[in-house]
Amino acid sequence: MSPPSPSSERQIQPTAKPASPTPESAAPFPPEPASLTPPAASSLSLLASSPSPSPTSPHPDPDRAALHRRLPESKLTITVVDLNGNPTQPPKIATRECIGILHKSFKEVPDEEKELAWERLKDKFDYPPEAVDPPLDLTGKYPQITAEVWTEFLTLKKSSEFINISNEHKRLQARNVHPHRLGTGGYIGKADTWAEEDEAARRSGAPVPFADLEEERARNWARARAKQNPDGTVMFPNEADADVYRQMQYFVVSDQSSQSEIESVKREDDILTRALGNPEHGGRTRGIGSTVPWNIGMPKYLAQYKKWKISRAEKEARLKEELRFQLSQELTKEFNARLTHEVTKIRQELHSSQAGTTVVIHAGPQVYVSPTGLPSSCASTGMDAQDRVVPSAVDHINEDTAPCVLQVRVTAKFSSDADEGLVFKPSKTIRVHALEVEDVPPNLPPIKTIIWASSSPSMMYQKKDTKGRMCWRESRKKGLRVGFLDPSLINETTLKSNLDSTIEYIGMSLWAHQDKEAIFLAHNQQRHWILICICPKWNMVYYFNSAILSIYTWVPITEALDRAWEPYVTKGGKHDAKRTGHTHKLDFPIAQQTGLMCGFHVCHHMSNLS
DNA sequence: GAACTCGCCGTCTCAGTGAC
DNA sequence: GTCACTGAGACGGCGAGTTC
Repeated sequence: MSPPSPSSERQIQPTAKPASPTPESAAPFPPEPASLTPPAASSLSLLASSPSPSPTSPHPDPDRAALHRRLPESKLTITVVDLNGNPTQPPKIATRECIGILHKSFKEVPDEEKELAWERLKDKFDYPPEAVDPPLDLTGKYPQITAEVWTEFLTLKKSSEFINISNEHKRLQARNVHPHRLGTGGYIGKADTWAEEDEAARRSGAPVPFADLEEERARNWARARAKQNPDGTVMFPNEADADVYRQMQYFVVSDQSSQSEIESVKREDDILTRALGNPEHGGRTRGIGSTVPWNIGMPKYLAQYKKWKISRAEKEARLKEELRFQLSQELTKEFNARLTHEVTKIRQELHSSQAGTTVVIHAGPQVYVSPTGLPSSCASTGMDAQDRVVPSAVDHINEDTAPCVLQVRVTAKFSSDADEGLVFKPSKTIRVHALEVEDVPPNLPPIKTIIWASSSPSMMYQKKDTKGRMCWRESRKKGLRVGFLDPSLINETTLKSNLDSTIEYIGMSLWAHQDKEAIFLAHNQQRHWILICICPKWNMVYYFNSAILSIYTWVPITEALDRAWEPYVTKGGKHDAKRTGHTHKLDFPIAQQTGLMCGFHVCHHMSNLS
């Protein structure tokens, strides 16, 4: 600790000691090439003194010459320090041999390596006590501090009591894993800047940062910790902050979907509070300002400012919510019973009307799966001949086909038909191909091998499901030259556990759909859905990834497509013969996903492209 | 006396600033 | 442009003060 001094340097009484060579003098570090720029020297740990400039130094500039001096073999004594307490006599040298040469800057040097370097330097130099804690010069920047006060201050700061308190606060501070990036202005100081950025984004049509968070303080909190990329997108350098943001997105969606008519009056129900997981600090409002009390920072909960005043209102609200939940449970139970009864009745009628055909549909989880595990719904071509305006994929299938049904599990105990069609490579076993439309408990018999991500909405869920299926049917009936790959046969799981069959399936599907303008694959990896669009005649594969954050790689599916492509071309499949191989376009430039809506974006892209 | 608010403490981080 | 320094706010826990 060295207070400022107006003098440029201070003379230290020499305390000469005989040189005492140490084992470190024969340092194991290799000599550094003279042409390399040394790492930035920003502290005493890199700068030290030597008795005199080397007479053989090639540099007329003493500072530059210093950079080429080696760590002294004998112990030296500091006699003069500058106003910052750094030694100036003997002249400084750079002990680069203490730090590895591979670091681009001193900031990158690990603390352990710095500590080792400092220990080595301390063995080589003597620092008189006054150089470490020099006396205060009163005529400097802080004339109001007397020497006596300064000495007492140092004593206080070095006391065991203060050190204990300091360590305790360090421990507390370590619990804060969400450091902000606000600077000296805080949230209040950033308000105008963020408002201007929002306005500029709206004018330019660019996505407004964190527009999916309507709550001001939740949005501010996220914004204070995000970093803007050169392309205008935002990212969280701290993964813990990203987790909180995702949690808030989830709360926004779940709160909306709960369709609660009674808005909570509990301050603890705020999405930022819930996402952070720790209680609010009295007298301040996170995301608004550390000096802004709750009654101002959270006006939504103003009625709870003096909590005892609304205790009755809160009790009533809680009671209403409880009654509403119980009523909802009873209605749901009654509705499910009636629905099951009606569905069973309809299916029995359907079953009797289809008696004698080759297809038998089972209600409930009892579902047959294609025994080959190979092509399914993508190869199904059930449209009527008069509807066909372009050649169909089935034209490329020279083998026998058989009817099949694409079945979708709607709830845990109820499956429904999504579509009917034909499948090639028939067997005597009845084929029913299936998709899940919602998260499936792990103990249910699987319709197919696909496992939906728990944090990601299913690709074909409710309205999205309708859209996706309409897209599929429409493209087939109108001949929009779009083919599909079955996501239940190509996914993260099959690429790991059944790679050869998956590649074989891709190859067969490429062949079957080679006349198409595009072949769609809704692909799931790392709990995230993207649309992969294969254009055989252009040798191109486009990856429509809606995620704003670039945290995904698509190596497994990319490699599988590569392996399937070569035999497809060898076999004579349609492609651009002028180009070798095919290209993966991974840099989808219009990533606009907010929340957990990747499934929606996949369907949206399908709809637009088809 | 219980429930709650507010201010203090020290640490941490980083935007802003000025020197080079 | 880089670097070091400065200063301000955010933050967690605690305890004094306030309100009911």
